[in-house]
Amino acid sequence: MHSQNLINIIADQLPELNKSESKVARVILADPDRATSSSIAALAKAADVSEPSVNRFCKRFNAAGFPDFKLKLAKALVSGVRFVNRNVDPGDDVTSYTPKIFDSTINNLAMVRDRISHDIVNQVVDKLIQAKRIYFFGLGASGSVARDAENKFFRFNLPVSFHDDVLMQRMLASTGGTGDVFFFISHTGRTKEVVEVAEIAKANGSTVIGLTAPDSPLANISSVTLDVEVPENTDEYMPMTSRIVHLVILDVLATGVTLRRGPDFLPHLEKIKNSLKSTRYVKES
Amino acid sequence: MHSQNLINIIADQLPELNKSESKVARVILADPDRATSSSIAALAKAADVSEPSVNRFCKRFNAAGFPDFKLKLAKALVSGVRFVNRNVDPGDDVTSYTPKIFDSTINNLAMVRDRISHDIVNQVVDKLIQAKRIYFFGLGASGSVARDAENKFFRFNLPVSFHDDVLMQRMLASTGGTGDVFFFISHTGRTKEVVEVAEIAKANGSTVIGLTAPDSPLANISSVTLDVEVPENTDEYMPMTSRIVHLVILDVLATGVTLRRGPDFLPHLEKIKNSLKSTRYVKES
DNA sequence: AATTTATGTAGTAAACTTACGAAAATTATA
DNA sequence: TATAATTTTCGTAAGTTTACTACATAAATT
Repeated sequence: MHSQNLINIIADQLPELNKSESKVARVILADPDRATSSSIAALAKAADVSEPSVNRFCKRFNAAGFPDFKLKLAKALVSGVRFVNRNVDPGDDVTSYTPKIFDSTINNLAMVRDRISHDIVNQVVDKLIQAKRIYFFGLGASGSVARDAENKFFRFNLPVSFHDDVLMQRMLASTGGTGDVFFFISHTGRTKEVVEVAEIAKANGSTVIGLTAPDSPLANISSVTLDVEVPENTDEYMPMTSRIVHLVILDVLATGVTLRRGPDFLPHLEKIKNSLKSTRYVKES
Repeated sequence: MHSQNLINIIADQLPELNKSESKVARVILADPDRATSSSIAALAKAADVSEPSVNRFCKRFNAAGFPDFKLKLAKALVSGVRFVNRNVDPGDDVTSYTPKIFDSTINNLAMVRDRISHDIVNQVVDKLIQAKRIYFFGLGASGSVARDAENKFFRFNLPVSFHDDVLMQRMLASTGGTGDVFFFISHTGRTKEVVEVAEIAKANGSTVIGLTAPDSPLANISSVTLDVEVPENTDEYMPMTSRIVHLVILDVLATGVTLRRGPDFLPHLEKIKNSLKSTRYVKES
């Protein structure tokens, strides 16, 4: 609920609008891009309401008038959110499916950016800072996310590992205890194996962090849950974007840890970075 | 190759404008934000020119008229402002570093979305469709990307694998040949090991695809290169976003392959999806 | 001096807003 | 429950601003 995008605000308010205002809202949401370039008359006609109704609609959303509203809408669109019917169709060619996939990813990121709880991010950073050991667990696509997390967090001089093997996960979970952090990454939060392992970890007194869907079994048993609400992937052609959101959240967490460590820690990071220099061909120019 | 920022365009054109047009330009550049919310009359007065001069100015910059110009200007401002100084500062707290990291990721995605060559995407999809075998290779953070790619592409009923082990990569590259596709993922495109392996693959007649920085050694020896220009990661606090861009590009490629396969292929994907159902706790409600 | 280019004036069309009143919905009252 | 009173919602019509076009004049160039 932070710096909300105008489009989201309209979508949220939709049920509280009266008849003609909601007509206007639906027309705008159906094709916001078009709305920015149409006249008040055209929009009124499309929504089957009078021009003043459109004007009142604009003022309701804190715009000076219709032109001001269009301006704000245009700005909102730039920041990435292009909601409408951006699903890939069977007939699409490169020029259409490529931006659609980028846009849908961007949308989801923008949505999570505006909804993520800063308080919980802080809590998780706390836990990670205090951890004696950190395990990142994930299966399937989330396995790659866990692997990436390991690659980020080993820089903090902590014993970190990732595992995408259920048996390994199970064994490690049962050997863990106080001070250990088990970080579970799961799109659905309903994979039985994952939930079972999390239960084992919790039963042994470890801290369980879930990066997963809200209200899922995994979320419910986690000590702290980073909720990620990404629309279900019903369309066959659309790729799963939750992985990407997960990665960015892990970036946020890593940044949080770095900042907590303070500037004294920077030389260490620098050292790791420089260690790779000799493996690379130097860049001319 | 895509549209540069409108403000920059105006600034560039400034010397080539005639007297009144340049007056208009200067007023706009002096306070573009104000320009977006003023009428043509106000702007004309501020620039000490006639209204039609302002109108002509707008048309010169490929706008339909003054309102359209204001819209474009407003958009340019948004995307511009977001780019500036969104780096994480040592003093930042959660509420500031979290959106910054999301924004920087979103910006990079938007940039690549607008610049990626659809032609090359198509070429790569061609190669992948025709491949007898596909290998995704990456090291470090790119290893996770390669792993994710495997997880996506195995669905196409092709022999796919990923490797993050240099020796395995080297051996596989030397055993490959015509019909095999070696897909290299690398942020810098300058890691010696990676380039060497790519050279081996190429020498054996395999197709080499590079998802990497333009003009890098890897890009230069690849049969086809998907250029990804993501600003160098100079800031210690900022995470590397190229991974994410790479992942999304792989999503695009996977979608391209799916679409080429045609609707007959959908049941196969559906089957894979359903195969996981029994591993999950069912969702109530 | 002739021609081209640049700029402004004036009129017009379009777009937007406001004021007001009718209709609809809601609440109160009999 | 029906009816009246009140509030809210909405559209008509008029007024106002805004933007555009056609034309004319001025400036610059040839």
